[in-house]
Amino acid sequence: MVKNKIQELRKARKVTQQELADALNVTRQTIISLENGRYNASLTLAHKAAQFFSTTIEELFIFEDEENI
Amino acid sequence: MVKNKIQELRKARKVTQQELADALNVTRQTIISLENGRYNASLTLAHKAAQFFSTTIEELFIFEDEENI
DNA sequence: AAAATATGTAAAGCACGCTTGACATTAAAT
DNA sequence: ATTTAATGTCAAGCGTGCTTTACATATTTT
Repeated sequence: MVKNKIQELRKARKVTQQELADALNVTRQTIISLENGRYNASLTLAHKAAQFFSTTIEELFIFEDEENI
Repeated sequence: MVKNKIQELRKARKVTQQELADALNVTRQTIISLENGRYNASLTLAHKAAQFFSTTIEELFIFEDEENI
């Protein structure tokens, strides 16, 4: 399972789940499930989210299988 | 649809589709479909592929919706 | 305290990433 | 020339990302 920093960044920027959902063109349910680790984002959604937070996919998502530097 | 440089990099390194498939733990069919643009990679597969080619997802995949710099 | 906003759960359904298997075509090796 | 390796097509099926709807529980606002 891939973890992510979406909730952390969203709260830091004082954005609601609904606002983020609208910005990424998904439903609020999708944001909830992503933040709570119920499933992985698609590549496209991951990219949109990274763009929204002005970061990269590699920084926004945490891939645990590998050695974390 | 998201494009990618997988075939380009694979050939540059003289790796066969089967070898790449084995390295990424997917089937050869998945590699063929990715290279020929039949569908998008999952986030996990995109990450594995980026690692395999020692690059980042943002460099390996081309997201066309946005303004490309 | 009451109303409104924000976050969460649950469940059914569709779309698509990926697998499996079987076969066709082209290029390389002997 | 024949075999072997590499790339490709087609089709059926499974798992899961994402949607939709409906309701429950905070938290904030007035």
